[in-house]
Amino acid sequence: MASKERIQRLKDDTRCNILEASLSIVKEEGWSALSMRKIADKIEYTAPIIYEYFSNKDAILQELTRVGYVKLAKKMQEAIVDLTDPAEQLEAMWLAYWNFAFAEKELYQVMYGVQMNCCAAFESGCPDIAGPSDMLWNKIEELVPVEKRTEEYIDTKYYTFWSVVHGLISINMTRQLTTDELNRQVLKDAIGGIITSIKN
Amino acid sequence: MASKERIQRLKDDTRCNILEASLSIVKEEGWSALSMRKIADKIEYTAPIIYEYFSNKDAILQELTRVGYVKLAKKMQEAIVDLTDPAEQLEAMWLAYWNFAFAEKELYQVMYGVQMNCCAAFESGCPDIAGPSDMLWNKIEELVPVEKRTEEYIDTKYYTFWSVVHGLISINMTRQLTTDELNRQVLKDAIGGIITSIKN
DNA sequence: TAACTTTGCTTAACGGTGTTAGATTATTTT
DNA sequence: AAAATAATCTAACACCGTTAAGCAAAGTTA
Repeated sequence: MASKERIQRLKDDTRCNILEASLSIVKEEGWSALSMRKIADKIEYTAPIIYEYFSNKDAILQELTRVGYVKLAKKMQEAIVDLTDPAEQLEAMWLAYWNFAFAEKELYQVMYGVQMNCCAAFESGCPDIAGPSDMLWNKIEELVPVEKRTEEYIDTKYYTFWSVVHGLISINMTRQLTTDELNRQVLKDAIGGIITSIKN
Repeated sequence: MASKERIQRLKDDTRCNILEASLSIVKEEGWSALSMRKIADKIEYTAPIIYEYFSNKDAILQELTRVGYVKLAKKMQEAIVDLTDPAEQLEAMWLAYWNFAFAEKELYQVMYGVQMNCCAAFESGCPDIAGPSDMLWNKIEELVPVEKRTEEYIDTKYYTFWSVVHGLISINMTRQLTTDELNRQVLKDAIGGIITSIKN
């Protein structure tokens, strides 16, 4: 009777091993290197075994995203346990979110679809790539009052802009649960806010 | 003599065809469906021919990235041509950036590494995934004055937060050209700004 | 015009991928 | 010990990116 449970526990174990092996491969060699055969190697089985625990490779990724969200929620809960002021709590939660993204970089990547496909394009120093960012940077510079016009200050504003816009775009691309009006509202609000903060 | 040029023009033509075929495949079936053989099929050649125009598959992606940046720069320039106020120009540029991202969704994806790997995870309705966002949403609700506490308003603030933080994270993950201090600065600035904007 | 060289393109192959079916081995049950 | 079940592996399929070898048409030279 109890042997059934032992066997079930063993099965759960290898299921867990598959996930751990996957994550360790990704941490060592990146998402593109993750293959069923490599996972099998790491858990000392052959590839078809994995299909008794996950219906396909995508199911492994899905489970890793789920695990990621559970971990993130835990981190956020821990972050606010010693705080009472809601404003402080909210800031602490976002900071926990931020820290999680870099502490569990690989999980964040699969959770939110952030990957660096061809970063070679940036290392190659192609001038066209700098075009748009230069345009924006220069226009921000123009707006900043002369007495504040340091490179560091403009950088900060530039990245704040970019973060808001790119963040909103990528959120819209990976999920599609927001309405167009809401997007316009957020975009207009955020951009307007930053612009007025620049001018004063 | 002139035939040399005609032949060169033909070569340039198929190079262009390769890029167009690639983009059309991606638009029809997504980035994961893009293969050398499929490109070859579309331009009515066999796969090895492509290697006479691009050293490998990655080089095609790189070139598409470059083309994307050129198109984006053009759109941004067009957007400001009728405006004189720098603040209006800056807003128009970001709006052009925003519009480009959705008009040329596939280009934006390869330019900035935004992909939806396993959006199936969200369709599956797994409750764990809603955890962190619920926590944040509720905390924001708590902060919003009672008279403003509508679902729409909280949504807007929630997405504004998320955009800033996620945007900054993904920018940091795909490139690594910002310093830690700058990041902290932008993050603190942005979050602090939104929080104060909520409380009043 | 005949032989040689270059060009354009294809076929075939290598090692890799996710995935499935069938055979084989080990374990449990009768 | 024999039969049934479970666990695991081998082999294969169809695809992937990429490269080498070969063929056939075109251009060049003698």
